[in-house]
Amino acid sequence: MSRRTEQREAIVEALRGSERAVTAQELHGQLDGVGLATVYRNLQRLADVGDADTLRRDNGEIAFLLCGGGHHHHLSCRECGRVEQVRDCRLDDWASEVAAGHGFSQVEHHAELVGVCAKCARRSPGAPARRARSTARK
Amino acid sequence: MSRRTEQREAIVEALRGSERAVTAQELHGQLDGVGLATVYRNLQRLADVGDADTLRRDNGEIAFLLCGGGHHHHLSCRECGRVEQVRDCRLDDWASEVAAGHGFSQVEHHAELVGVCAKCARRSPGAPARRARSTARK
DNA sequence: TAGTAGATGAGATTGATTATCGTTTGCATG
DNA sequence: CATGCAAACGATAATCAATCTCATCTACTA
Repeated sequence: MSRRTEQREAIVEALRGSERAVTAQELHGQLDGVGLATVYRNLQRLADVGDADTLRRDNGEIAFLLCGGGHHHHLSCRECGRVEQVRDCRLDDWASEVAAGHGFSQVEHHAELVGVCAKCARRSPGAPARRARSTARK
Repeated sequence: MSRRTEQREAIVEALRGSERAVTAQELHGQLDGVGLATVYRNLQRLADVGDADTLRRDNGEIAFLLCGGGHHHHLSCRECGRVEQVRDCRLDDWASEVAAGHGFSQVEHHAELVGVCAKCARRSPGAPARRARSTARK
């Protein structure tokens, strides 16, 4: 139910070699000889299987990132886009309390951390924190 | 630099009367005599000014919601879509620590809580928690 | 080596969001 | 109240990521 093809391997390899989340369009652009539809299909499959996470960019594009299983969050650099997994999660109690306080049950939470990585901080010291746009714009 | 038009008021009024987040398409559908472009423009403006928050649905659509200022998160019902603001936020310490541990600075965090509201829990008791799709699909 | 279900690629299609542009209209001024 | 004009509108064309189609290819298995 799942074959080994060179296109699929090229895609996984590219993901593995990237420390940023990448979109299907980007992969299709840098890989050669792999159809766009194939890239989309495989990324979707990786996400369904749980081998990849998805991040929604401000403009709506979906970027993919290989990841291990289990509950985790992401910490990404707003300058270079590097993304790191965060396994340290202490939000359950907070989430449960808040939910209970509002009469909600079966809570689930998602969190994203955005900052500036050490490397970028070194490069542009006094960079003012960029104001996050509430909504995307092309 | 900002005029009072009946279209704009109709839009804000509709948002005010909804306890769910709504999309531009939805508003355009239920309001009558308000052009689609106008709905988009006004929602965008509300978001830019900070009077509205945006929620990205699984399929990529952007839903808007009136909201007060200040840092807050959202708790939404996965059954009916009702959204409530959550001002109780204790994630700063966690965020800072995690960031520091990864060499990041100037952290900012975003969190979303999803659960089942009291009303819906009453309506469908044993409803199994719906599996969240890792990525959207049309 | 043949058979077959899983994969792929090129191109058409969808659907939300944006941009364009000529027309309207809120509102301040004389 | 008449006039000027920039802000707003509406209809519709343009974008663009993501999907779907379907004919063709190919990794596996018997």
